[in-house]
Amino acid sequence: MRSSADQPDDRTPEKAAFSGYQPLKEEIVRRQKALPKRLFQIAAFALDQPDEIAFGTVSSISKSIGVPPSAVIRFAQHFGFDGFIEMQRLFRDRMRERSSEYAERLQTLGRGADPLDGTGKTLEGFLAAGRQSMESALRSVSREVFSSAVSVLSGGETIYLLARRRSFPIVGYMAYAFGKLGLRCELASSSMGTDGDLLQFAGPRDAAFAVSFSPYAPETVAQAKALRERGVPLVSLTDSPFSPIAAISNVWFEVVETDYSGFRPLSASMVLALALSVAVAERKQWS
Amino acid sequence: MRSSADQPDDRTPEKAAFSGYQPLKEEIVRRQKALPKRLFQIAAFALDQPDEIAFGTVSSISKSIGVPPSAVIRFAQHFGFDGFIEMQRLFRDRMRERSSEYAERLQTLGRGADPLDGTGKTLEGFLAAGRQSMESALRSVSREVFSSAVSVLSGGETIYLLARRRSFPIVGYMAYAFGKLGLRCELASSSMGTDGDLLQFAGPRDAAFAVSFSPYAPETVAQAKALRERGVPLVSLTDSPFSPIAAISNVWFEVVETDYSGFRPLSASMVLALALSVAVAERKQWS
DNA sequence: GTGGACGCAGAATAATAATTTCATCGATCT
DNA sequence: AGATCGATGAAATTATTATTCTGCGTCCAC
Repeated sequence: MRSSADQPDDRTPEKAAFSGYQPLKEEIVRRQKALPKRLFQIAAFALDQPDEIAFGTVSSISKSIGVPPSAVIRFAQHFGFDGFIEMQRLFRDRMRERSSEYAERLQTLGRGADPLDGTGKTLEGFLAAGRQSMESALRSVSREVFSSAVSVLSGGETIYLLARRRSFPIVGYMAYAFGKLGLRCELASSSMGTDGDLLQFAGPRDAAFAVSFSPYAPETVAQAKALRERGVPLVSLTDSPFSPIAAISNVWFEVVETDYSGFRPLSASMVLALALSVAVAERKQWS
Repeated sequence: MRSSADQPDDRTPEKAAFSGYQPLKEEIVRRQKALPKRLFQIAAFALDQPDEIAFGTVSSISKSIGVPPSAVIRFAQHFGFDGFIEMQRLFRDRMRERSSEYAERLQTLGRGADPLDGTGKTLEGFLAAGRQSMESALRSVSREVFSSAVSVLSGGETIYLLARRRSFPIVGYMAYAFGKLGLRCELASSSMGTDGDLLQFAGPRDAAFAVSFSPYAPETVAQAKALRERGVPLVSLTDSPFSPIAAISNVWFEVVETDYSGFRPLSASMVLALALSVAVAERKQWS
C-alpha cells in the first residue's frame, strides 16, 4: 500500500504558511479524514466556531473542546504554523475582513440593490428580497387567520397538497415535513395523470392545502374546485385576494413575495408552509 | 451549598461597569474634554480603531498610540473597569455582535420559550429563523465562492440537479427557474429508477449541482461521486465542510439554516439557489 | 514662592499564556 | 505475540502580558 519513500510531501509543505483563512479552511477540509481523533475534534471546532479561535486563548479553547492544551498547539503545528498564535492571526484577520465586508453588504441590502450589476450583487439582491418578503409576511399574516388555517387542516385525516410549477417545491417540502411529523398527506401534484384517482378518496373528513401564484395554474384551480365540491375543507396560499383559489377557500393566506429581477424567491411562502405544517402537527397531537 | 467564606471583594457596586460597548462609547465622548492628555490620546484611539483594542495586547496598543503601557491600564481603570482585560471584553463582544446582529432579535422572540405554546408564536418563530438564516447566508457566502460557482455552472451545456428528500424542493424550484430562463437542466432526482440512465449522458462539458444536508442522503452522494468520476464539474450546497458532498465538489457553499423547534426552513438555501440560477443565466447570456 | 495634588514614565512584579518535553498508551504491521 | 511508530496528556519550562509601585515632574492655590 504505502511505502515510506513514496510520498515525501510530509516535509515539504510545513514551512509554507497560509495566505488567509479560506485556504486554511480548505486544507483542513481536505485533510479531515486523515486527522487523528483529537485533531479532528479541534478541526471541527475551528470550522464551526472560528470566532472562539480568534478571541480565545489556548487553554480557554482547549477547555471548550475538551482536549488538552497541547493538542491545540499540535493542531496548529500540524498545519504548518509555527505555533498557535501564528494560526490565530489568520482567524483574527478573518474577523476583521468579515466585519467590514458584512457592514458593506448590509448597506447594499438596506438600499435594495439594482439588478444588473454583477454576480455578487445578484446574491445580495435576492437575499434582500427574501428578507423583505419575510418581513412583509410577518405583517400581512394575522394570527387569527393562521390559527384558523391550523384548525381546518388539523381537522383533516389526510391532507391533500395541491400545487404546480413554481409552487410545487412548497408542497414538496410540506410533504416531507408531514412525513417526518407522522401525518398522513397526499401530494396531488405528480406529473403523472393519476391525480384524479387520488382525489376520489378525499371527503369532508379530510382537508386540502393549495398553493398558487399568478399566473394561476389551471390544474390546481380545477383540483381545488373538485375537492370543494366533494366537501373537503380548503386552505390556500396565494398572492392576491382576487385569485380564483382564494374565492373558494375556507381560509386563505395572502403572501406577497418581493420581486427581484423578475423572479420571486419563495422564502416567505416556504417558511409559512413549514410553520403551518408544524403547527398542525402540534394541534393534532394535543387533541 | 457554598460554605466557603466567599470573597468579600465580590461586591462590585461602586465600580459601575458598562453593559455594552455603546454606553462606554457615549461615556468616553462625554468626558472627552475633561481627560488628561495621555488618556485623551487613548480615548481618541479607542473610538477610532476599536478593532485594535479588541485584538491587541496592552503593549501593542500602547505602542500604536505612543504612550506607555501603564497609561492604557489607567485609562481602563479611569472608566471604572477593574483592569484592561475587563474593558477589552466589551470591545470583543462588540465584534461578535456585529457578526450576528439578528441573534439577539431572535432571542427576543422567545428562544427559550417552548414553541409549543401557541400557533402565533410558531409562525413568528419560523419567520425569525428564516430571517436569521438569510443573515447568516449573507455572512457565510463570499462573493468569490458565489462567482466561481456561477462560472462552473454556466460552463455546462446541461446542468444536472441532484437532491433528495428535504433538499428536493430546492432543486425543484431551480428546475423551474432554469426552464423559465431557457437553460437546459435535468432533475436527476426522480423517484423512479431512471436516474442512472439519465446520468449516463453527462460528461465534462456539462455541470452538476448537488444539495444535501445532514443526514446526507446516500443516493445524492452516490450520484455526485458518479458524476465526478465522469469528469463533470460539481457545485454543491450543504451545511458543513465535513459533508461528503463538499469533499468532492469543485465549489461548495456552506449554508447553516437556523433551526426552530427541530425544523429548518430552507429559506436561505432557496434564495441562494434562485440567485445562482439567475446569475448563471446572466453569465451565459453574456458569453 | 511654596505646598500639595495629580498625572506620568519606567522599572518591578505577579499572573497568565504558549510551547516543549517526556512517559505512556494504542494501533499496525511483521 | 512483539516491535515500532505515532498519538496522547500531564507537567515542566519559557515567553509574554497585565498590573502595581515608586519616584519624579508639573500645575495650580494660597
